[in-house]
Formats: sequence, C-alpha cells, structure tokens
Amino acid sequence: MEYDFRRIEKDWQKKWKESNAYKVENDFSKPKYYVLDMFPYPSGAGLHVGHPLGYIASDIYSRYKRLKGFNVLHPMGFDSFGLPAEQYALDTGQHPAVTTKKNIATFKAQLDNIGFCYDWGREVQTSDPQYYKWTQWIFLQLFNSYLDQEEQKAKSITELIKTFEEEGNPKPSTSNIKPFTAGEWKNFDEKTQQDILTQYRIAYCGYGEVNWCEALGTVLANDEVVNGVSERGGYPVVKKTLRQWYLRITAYADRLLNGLSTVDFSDAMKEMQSNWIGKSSGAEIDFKVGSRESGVGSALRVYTTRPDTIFGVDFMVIAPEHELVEQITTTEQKTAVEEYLTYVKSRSERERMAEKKITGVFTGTYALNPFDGREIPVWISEYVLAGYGTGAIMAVPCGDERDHKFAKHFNIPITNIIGSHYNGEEANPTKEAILENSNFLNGLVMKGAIDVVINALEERGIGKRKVNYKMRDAAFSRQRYWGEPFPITWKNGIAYALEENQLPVVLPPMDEIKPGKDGEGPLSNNEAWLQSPFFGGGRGESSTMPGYAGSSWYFLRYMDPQNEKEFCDRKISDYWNQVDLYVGGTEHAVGHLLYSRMWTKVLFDLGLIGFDEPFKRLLNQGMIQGSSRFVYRVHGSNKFVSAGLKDQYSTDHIHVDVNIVDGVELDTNAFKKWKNSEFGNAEFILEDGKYICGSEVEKMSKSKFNTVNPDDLVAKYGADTFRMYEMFLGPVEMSKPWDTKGIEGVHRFLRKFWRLFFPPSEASSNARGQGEALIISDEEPTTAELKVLHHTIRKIENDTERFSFNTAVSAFMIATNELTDLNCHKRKILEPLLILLAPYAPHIAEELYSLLRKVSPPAAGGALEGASILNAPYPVFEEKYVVENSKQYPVSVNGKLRTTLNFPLAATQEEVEKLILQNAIVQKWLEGKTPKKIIYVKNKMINVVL
RNA sequence: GCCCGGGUGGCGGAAUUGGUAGACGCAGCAGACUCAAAAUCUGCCGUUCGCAAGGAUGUGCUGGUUCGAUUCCAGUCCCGGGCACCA
Repeated sequence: MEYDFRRIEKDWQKKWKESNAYKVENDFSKPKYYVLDMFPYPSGAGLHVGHPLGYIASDIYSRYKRLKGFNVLHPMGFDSFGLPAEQYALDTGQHPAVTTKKNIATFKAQLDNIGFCYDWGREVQTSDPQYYKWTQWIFLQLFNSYLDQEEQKAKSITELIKTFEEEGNPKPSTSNIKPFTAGEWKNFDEKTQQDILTQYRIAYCGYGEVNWCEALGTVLANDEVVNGVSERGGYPVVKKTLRQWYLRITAYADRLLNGLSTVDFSDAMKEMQSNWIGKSSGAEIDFKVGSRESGVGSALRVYTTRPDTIFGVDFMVIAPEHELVEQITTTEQKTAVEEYLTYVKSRSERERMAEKKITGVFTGTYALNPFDGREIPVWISEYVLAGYGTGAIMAVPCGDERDHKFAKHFNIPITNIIGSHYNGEEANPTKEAILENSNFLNGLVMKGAIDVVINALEERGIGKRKVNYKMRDAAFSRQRYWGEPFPITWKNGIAYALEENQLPVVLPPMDEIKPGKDGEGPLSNNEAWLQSPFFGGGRGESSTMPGYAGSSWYFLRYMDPQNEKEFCDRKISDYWNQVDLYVGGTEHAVGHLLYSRMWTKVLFDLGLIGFDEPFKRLLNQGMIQGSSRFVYRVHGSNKFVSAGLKDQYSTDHIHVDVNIVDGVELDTNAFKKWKNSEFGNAEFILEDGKYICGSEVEKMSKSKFNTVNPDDLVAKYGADTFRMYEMFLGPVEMSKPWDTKGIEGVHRFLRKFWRLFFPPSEASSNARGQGEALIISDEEPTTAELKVLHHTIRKIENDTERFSFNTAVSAFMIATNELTDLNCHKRKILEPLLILLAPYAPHIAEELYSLLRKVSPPAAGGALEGASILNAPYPVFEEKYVVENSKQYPVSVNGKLRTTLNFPLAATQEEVEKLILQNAIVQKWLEGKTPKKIIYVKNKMINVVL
C-alpha cells in the first residue's frame, strides 16, 4: 500500500475532530503542563511558512508531554483588536469586525491543515465582547488599586482613602502632592480628592507628554516608537502634551526587574527587559544657584550615578525645558538663551536623534559646589533630557565623554581628579582611580568614595541616595475605534469607574470610522453612544484601549474560557498556574511580555491569582526570512539578462516570485505568464542555456514575492513532512532563510519509514517501491534491533526535552536507515518507534498504529482496536540494551589517534595496558620509549602519553 | 559607541560542552534496475601527497594552557541582533 498522506491526514484530522480528541479537561487529579503560543494577530495576508515554526515546536512538545502522562493545556486564539484592521477599514470601507472574522477563518483553516492539537473549545478572541468584558473588568481593578510603597503590593484604593481619612498624608510618595492632614482631606472638594487619588491609581488619566503620531491619528507607547517613527507604518512621531490614560508600570519597575531571576528566559531577553527598565542608582544633589548680581537663590537639583566625582564638576547643564531656565538666566545672557531655545524647538525629535551636534548656551549664572563652595557655570543644552532624573546634571569632563566633548567645544577648563588616568584627550569613566584634587576624598578609590559622599550629603541635608528608572508609565489610550472601550464615565472632569454589572461596555457599530475632532478618536463622532444611559448621566470615554490590553491576560482566560461570573475561577487558575512553556518571537520583549508580567503581579497582589510571574519558561523562535529572487531587465527593453552576465549591461533588478524559480534557475515560461503575462513578451539572455536569478535574504513579505504558503507545501508533501521539515531546518531559536529544496529529503524519509511496515517484495511492490501488504512480525527482537530502538528512545527523549527538534528528526532518519538495513519488521520495535514519532508526525504515526492494532496482539497491551496513539504509553528507555559485551576503544598516542583496539569487558587494567603496549601500531608510534602514563577517558578512548 | 550572540565542507547544519570534527539532509559524481524516465537501491564526496596501503593538514585569524582544543584563556578581524545623549 502506498503512503497516501493526503488520505491519511484528511481521515485522521476528521476522526480527531469528531472524537474531540484534543479536548482538555480541568482534571485536578492529573499533573498539569501548560504550553502556550503567542496568539497571532489575524492579518489579511494569512500564514506564511515563518509563522508555524513556533507553533510546530510547541505542538510537538505538547503532544510529547501528553504521552508522558501530563494533562496538557495547549490552546490557541486571536489577538483580534488592533490598528491594521482599522487602517484597512479606512482604506476599503469594510468594517473591522467583518474583515477580522474573515481573517480568523482563514487562519484557522491554515492551522488545522498542519494538524495542531489545539482544543478549539477554549479559543479566545480579544475583540469578542464576552472576552473584553473581562479585559474591562481587570482594567477596573487597575483603576481601583494603588501600590502600597512600603509593602510593594497593590491594594484597593478604598484602603488608601481610609488612611487619608484617618491619618491624612504627611509624607506623600510623590512630589506632585503637598502633605495634608486627615482634616484637610475631609474638607477637600470632590475634584481635589479625585485628583490626589489619580496620583496613586495603577491605571490613571492624566496630562503628559505622549508620542503623537499624526498619520495614525493616535498616541503610541514608547515601545511602539522606533527611531522616532511609528513601529507600524514608519510614520513620524512627535511629542505632544495630551490627556491620556496610563498604566503606572513604573511602580512595578523593581519587581519586574527582580522577577527576571525567577523565570527561565534567555539571557538576551532578560537583558533587553532590564535595559528597558533601566535601573540606576546614585544620588540627588542640591547645588545652590544664583546670578552674581542677585546672590544665592534657589537650589538646582541634579541626579548623578557618580557622586564620587563631585570635586571634578566643572559646569552644570540643565535641559532646555527645565523650569529654572527663565529664573536663572541673567539679563546679559537673555538674548543668547532665547535664541538657543528657539533653535532647540525647531529641531524635531528625529533630527535630534540623527545628528548629535554639540550645542548649548551659558545662562550667566553660577552654582556653588555644596562641599567647597567653588563657583560652577550653569549651561543649557539639549543633550540633557528633561524627562530623566531631574533634567539637570553636574558635568564632570574628565570622567564623562559627553561632558568632555562639551567642555572642549566651549573651552571650559577641565579639572583632573583622576591623575594619570586622564590623558587630556579623552574622558575616562573608570571607577578604579585614586581620587586627587578632591578635598576630603583625596586618596580614596572612586568606587569606595561613592558611599562616603552620599553619607556626607545626607548628613548635611543637601542630597540623598536615589534610584532612577528609564522606563516611563505606559500610555494606555488610543484614539482609535477598533479596541476595547473604557468602562469609565466622565462627570465634571472626573473619571468614574462603571459598576461591574454594566460590563461589557460594547463597542458600538459605526457606519463610518474616521478620526474625531481635536485629536479625539472615532467614537467621539458618536455622541449618542457617549451619552448612553449606562454611562449614568456622564459621558463615555472616546478613546479605546491599546492592542496590548487584551493580550496582557489572555493566558488566564484559556484556563476557564466560558466562565460568565469571573475572568477565571481561582481554583482553576491555581491548577493550571503558570505557563510552563511560552513560545514566541523576541519582538515582544519590551511590550507584551512586560505588560503581561505587570498585570499578573497586580492580579496576584489583589489575591485574584496565586502566582506573580505568568511565564515560567520562554522559548524564542527565530525568524524565517525570505530568500528573494531577482531578474535583471536591460534598461528600456524587454530583454532579461541572466545574473552572471548582468554586469555587461545596464539593468534594473526586479523581484520575481520565488515560486517560479527552482533554486536560482528561472522557469522562463512561468515567468511569461506571471502577473497576468505582464512579461509575456520577455526575451532572455541565457548563460549555459539557463536563466540564473540573483538572490538576497530579506524579510518575508508579499511585496517582495518571497513568501511561501504552507498550504502549498502541505498539499504537495503532507502536513507530517512539512512539520518535520520546519524542525529539520535548524535550531528553533535560530533565524534562517527559508529554502524549500531540502523538503524532498524529509519526505523521502517518511516514505522509507512507511516501507518498514510495507516492505517491497518480489511479488508485490508498487511504483514507489512500497509493498502492498502490511508485514509485521511478533518475533522477539534481536540485540541489534533493541539497541537501535533504545538508542533512539534516549536520543528522542533528550532532544525533545531540550527543544533540539532538528537533531531529533535526524535521529528518526538514522533509526529508519538502520532498521531498514536490519530488515526489521517486528512489532516490538516498530510500535514503540511509532509512539516516539507521534508528536512529530502525528498523522502517519496514528495511521500505522491503528493498522498494527488491527492485527493481534499489541506489544504494549491495551485495547486492540480503537486505541489512539495520542494516549499511548511512552516507551521506556532501558540502559541494558545499549551496553556492549566487548568494547572497542580508539587509542591515541600523545593525543593523536593511531588505532582502534578491542578489549574484553572483564579485562583488568593491567591486561588492558599489556594489550595496548603489545600492539604493533602503538609500538611504532612509541618509538621505543616507555609511556609516562595512560589516560582512560570517560569510557570513550585511551590516550598513551609519552 | 556600548551590551549580547555567532564564524565548522558547495549549502542547511551535527559534535552528549575538553576526548575519533563534519552526524543527518540537500546538492554533486559514479553505478545497479529500466527500451527510457520516474521511483528505489549501492558506492564516493574538506584540502593535499600517494596507484594503493597510508601520511600530512584542517572548525575566521595570531598566540597561550593541556597528553589532547570547534570547545577554555588573551588579542584581533568579520557577520547577526539589541540599546543608543538615561548623566
């Protein structure tokens, strides 16, 4: 019988579906394992071969864990709110709900084609009101909570109100609030009270500088802005002050950082996250300032990580936006300063980043070194950022490269406090130097002096120890339509939470989706909805939540997807607990992964779940790049010249569809028909009778004609071949260009594997060299056969556990080759092998397994017919089968391999040495000398050392 | 500029982390079966000397540690990724 993968795969996919084979029960009696893929955004383009890489890996691992006896949760869903659907709607007039639904159907069909073991009964879609009801509910928890600084724990805002009522707020944790007493609190009006609470809420609405993208008509979070342009679309982004919703993620900075040590992420991923959080510790120091004429006035507060260099401060720099700019500018410098500020405003964010010029202006004012009273000029420069630290720095040119360049540029004298470590040409940021010219710090090593200075500052009350973070609070509103509406109602300029029973606040259908006035979202055009009765007499919020809202908690909903009373039952989340294995790309390093980690921590603090890190282990799959092909058209003609000859002509290069190129050789007939025969009258200048294309590795995308659709490959070779080939390409973590060529090899292997069951014979073998009859013997296996099996069990188990799927595929190939050579058709070997293969190639394994079970008796017991390989007992590795009777050891002399000798296992060390020394080849290389010692390496080889 | 990865045949990639480098697959060459093709099978396949047996050499480059280095150390050159005025 032929390996008819089309029939087999169709049959089994149907049977699995009908029998609900992948349904997952919340069976608390079994050990659990949670495998999660980053759910896709259902774009209109459908899947290309790059997408399933991670899905295949997680599917293999899920099936493997299931065979190992775990209750495995391996769900799939769709991140179906988001910008592209809305952009598409603006362009085509199609409603996002319609296109999203269509795209999801395409995605599901494509995924099912590959044979994944998802329990679709647990599917979630973030744009489904039954789902986003709970996104809104969790938002309300964020809105109604604050972070208790002392306990570093989120608590209900009502507790904070109670504290204010009883004790007031003598020491506010933020400088935005003045201290108040309990009595004062009670006398504040509603607006004042709410404004104060806003400073504490974890989700809050406030004015702030945001990234505004005019082209997209919305604000963006910091991680959605790359090099001054929007991540999506590459449109310019400007800073703008607007009323926005925020998540107070900064309050969780320390916990997000510390939590990294408890999870198994790659070092690169951890580093990206900790860089983004950007914790640094140092000190805030107050410098008295005032112009010479006016005398000493207010204090200028700076932040520094290097207080030890305090005596090397030669000038101060404040950001152009700093609040003291006006106050400290002297009359004679006024014009110069104003000119400079105008110049700074004229420069866009992008220009500032692209060309880093040394610019600045002197304010005319001097600050006093708090220790020795030395006068230090205060400058203004754009290289100091208003948003970080205090927006002002103390500049130490001998130790900081930027300060050094600035000092050289403006001829500011440089004080050397590090002796020979400073060469006068370049700053040296060392911490190891012994301090000079540094008053009471002279003679101290710099890194030791840091604490000495901070203590001195704190004693004199002129500074304090301070930790700073680069991370900012995350902008949480978008001026868009296709997102979750806020469960918020505005009354008299105050945001109030809606009651739980008002949820979900359903996104109203709108005929036309276009931006509103004054930077408001499309919902602002729907005043009727904004004034709906469920907003309780207030006005609804016209912006919607960002794409990351729904994806920050979806892994919890899979556990209990149909629950109408809660986002997830606590007993159920206690059972499934953390995601044991999370598979996805690195592109979400500082977005989704940080937000979901934060939400988890809040939910944990509020006692709603029992763990504070969502993902125990993260596996980053690499990107599959496209391998583009080019043809070269001779300028102004319809002649196309082969790549090797193109230098003789002046040519344009044109992307050509990779699917009509075999390797690098163009199918010229297909090319003429391509794009509705746009090149129908093309002529070719060939080399060696062939047209050779140019090639380049690029991102896979439709516009580059380098995408390969998995559906085509599945149709041609089958899902099992496709799955194994994607794994065989190389390690999952690695990025690599797609190359369809090798898929034949994997397909050949599966056919060869099939022949172990349907061996060719004289009497009957079909066109593909496969026998017509299933041949299976119940004979006892030979030692050699058992050795192959148990080697393979060990190898597959090890490789699967460490996600080395490529080497596992190789191991299957080796086993198949060896068993073919041994002419082995024994059930006791082949049945366990099928079970090993099942996670990788489930369809062929299930087919052959069911065929075996139709002929008695099964090797491992159990039901004869109707048993599925999905629940088969995983084969157990037994060491005894791979142990040898006599052993061959390679023997080297001085590390160089010289020969291989056979030793009886029972031989004593003396006998072994005698055998070695008597050997003619060894004697030749010993050249008559006596060896110093003989090294036995780990049961692997023997080395004779001269 | 700073911080991570990584450089192994014609190609994708193995090597249980200090112990026979190049597994497995692709491509290539030669052969068997066939009228022929497809399919299948067998052999060869880093470089170099040699008819061969067998040597020598070889994991970006230069050194070092070791009986022994793709693996460890120092320096250096490329490639990929991340961050980038964060004081």
